[in-house]
Amino acid sequence: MNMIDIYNKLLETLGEQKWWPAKTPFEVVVGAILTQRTKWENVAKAIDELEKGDLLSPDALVNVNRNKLESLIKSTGFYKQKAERLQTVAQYFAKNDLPSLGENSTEVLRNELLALNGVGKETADSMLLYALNKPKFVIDAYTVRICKCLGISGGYDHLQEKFESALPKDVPLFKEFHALIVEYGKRYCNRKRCNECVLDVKKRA
DNA sequence: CACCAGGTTGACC
DNA sequence: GGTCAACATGGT
Repeated sequence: MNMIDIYNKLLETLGEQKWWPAKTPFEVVVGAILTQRTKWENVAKAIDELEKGDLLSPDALVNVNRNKLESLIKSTGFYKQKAERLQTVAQYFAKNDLPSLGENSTEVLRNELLALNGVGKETADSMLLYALNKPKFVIDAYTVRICKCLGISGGYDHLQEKFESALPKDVPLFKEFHALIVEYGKRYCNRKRCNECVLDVKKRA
C-alpha cells in the first residue's frame, strides 16, 4: 500500500479533520507551543483564556506579565517553560509580520524557527505547514508509531523525507494527512492500544 | 496509585 | 553520534 492509498483509506474511514483548529495563523503558532506533550483539550482551555485576555497577538503576548501568562496556560502543563517559549516566539513574530513572512523560502524560515528556544522540528514544521502554508510534512509520535507498524522505521528526518518524496507538494494534502494520522493514532494506535495493524481500517470502521 | 498526552532541551557518555 | 531525566497539569 503506498502513501496515497493510506491517505485515502484514513480519509474514508475517519472523515475530513480540517486541521489546524485555530482562528488565525498566530493562534496556530501559540497552539503549537502549548500542545507539546499535552492533550489538545487542555490546550483549548488555555487558548480560550488567552483569547479572553486579548492576548492572541504577538505584541500582546510579548508585553504580558510572565506570571499572569503562566497562570493562564497552567492547564497545558510545563507552564513555566511554555510561558517563556511563547514569549520567545511572540517576539519573533512581532518582528516578522506573519503574512509577509511567508515570502521567504521554507528552509530559511525553518532554520530561523529552529533557532528559537523551545521550537524543535515538529513545532517548527507545524508552524510552517499550518500557519505559513508551506509544504512541510509534520512528523509526531503517532506518525512514528504507525509507521513502525507499517514496517517503516527511522527517525524524524527519514520519515519526513519518506512522506514528502512520496506525495505531491500539496499543502492541503499535507495538512489533512497529518491530522488523519493523529486522529487514527488517538483511536487505534497509542501506548495503550496497538492493534498491530494499522490500516486494517475496514475492520474497525 | 501508576501511567499517559500532537516535544524540547541540556547533560553526559 | 545516541540516551536520559526534567519539565507539570489533567484525565483514565
